[in-house]
Amino acid sequence: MPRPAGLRERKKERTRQAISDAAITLFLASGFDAVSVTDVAVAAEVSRPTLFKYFPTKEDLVVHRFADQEDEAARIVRARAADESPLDALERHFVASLNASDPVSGLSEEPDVQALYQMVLDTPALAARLLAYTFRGEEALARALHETGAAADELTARTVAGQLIAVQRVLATENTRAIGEGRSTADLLPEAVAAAGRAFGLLRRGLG
Amino acid sequence: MPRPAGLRERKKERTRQAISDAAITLFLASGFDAVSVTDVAVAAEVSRPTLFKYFPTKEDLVVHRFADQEDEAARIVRARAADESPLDALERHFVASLNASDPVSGLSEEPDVQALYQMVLDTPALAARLLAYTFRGEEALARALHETGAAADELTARTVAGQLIAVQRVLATENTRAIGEGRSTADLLPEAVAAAGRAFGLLRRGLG
DNA sequence: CGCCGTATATTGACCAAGTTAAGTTATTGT
DNA sequence: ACAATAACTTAACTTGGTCAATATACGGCG
Repeated sequence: MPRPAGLRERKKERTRQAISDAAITLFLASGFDAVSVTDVAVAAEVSRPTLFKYFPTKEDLVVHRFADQEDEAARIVRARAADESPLDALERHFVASLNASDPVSGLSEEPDVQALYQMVLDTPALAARLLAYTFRGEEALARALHETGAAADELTARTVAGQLIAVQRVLATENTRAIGEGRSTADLLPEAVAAAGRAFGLLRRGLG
Repeated sequence: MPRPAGLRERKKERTRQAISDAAITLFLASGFDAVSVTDVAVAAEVSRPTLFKYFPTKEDLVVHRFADQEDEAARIVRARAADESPLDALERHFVASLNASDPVSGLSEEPDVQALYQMVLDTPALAARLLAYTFRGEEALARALHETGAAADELTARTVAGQLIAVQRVLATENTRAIGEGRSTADLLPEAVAAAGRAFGLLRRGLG
């Protein structure tokens, strides 16, 4: 992509950032439900309709930060080496993001990120949106499994995708929960890695 | 529970039913988004606040019909014979509901039920609510697995529950999709049963 | 440089989902 | 029969989200 930049583009980007920042700040300070989008618009020095042009719903003010996580699993599977199974690739990647304290893994250093995740989990509307995101991620993974020939038919692809995403979601949620109880990431890391090993092992060997 | 019935209780039940019926009828006729709750209240001959006392959100007017599905998996696991694994119990129950054309399985005879499911799947707000329901069902199943001693620790319980619910959800969704394409239940039953066998087999033997 | 077409922002009005308060009617238990 | 209580209605309010009309500022071009 070339970047002639363009003043207009830069302004749009700055406006978008200003809205997002104002929103996150206010939400973290007072809670998602206690802040109206009008409050956010005022704080960002933008009119309400403009705000809604950048973020179609109030929830998007928060969850747009998770947008790239949506097709992460699908990308990993498509980018894997020819001799690696999807399960192995996803496990490797999950453990790697654990070690890197990537927010997706539920572990994260920055307190703001932790607080944000915490808020998402305690706010039903946000949790629902996140769930919808993971669901779309599941569909993307199913397509990736099918198109890379890792799953014979579509139904198998969807089944496997459902299981893989479920396991990752459970692991990440568990980590976020533990962080929310005050555990430090350094403290948590070893057992999180062990838990991931057990969970992926279960997936590999089956429940029988 | 004794039931002296009570006129008040009966009236409440009738009112609730009237609201629900009016809602479903209008929604099926014109679509969920095209009908306002005011329309529903008028049709049910009830005031708006009363309607909201019975059904806290517009979506509940539809999804309350799926309320009992929420803890179905957990109930099956708790009620299973001592020598039966949760996986076996759930597979048996799923195949049974397939044969019975139970709506939960995605197969269903009555065109109204089919149309309702179809509407839920095509309406984002409703699909999101249904997803939230299945998620709560997953948590209930995790508790059941843990409390009946079928899973060593909580994390394993959650992981297994996630996989089990994911598979059932994929199978049911697939059936609903096929029904939506005009297939008859009788026509679909054999392959639905076969698909369930494959999916549960995958769960049993693992992805490795 | 100055002008014009076009993005983008603003204002103000509007609709629909929920909520709340105050007052009314109907059921229940005594 | 009567008081306590549960449910219903009316009317007004808040908030999320949309729309149409108008204003402003960027970008290309002569």
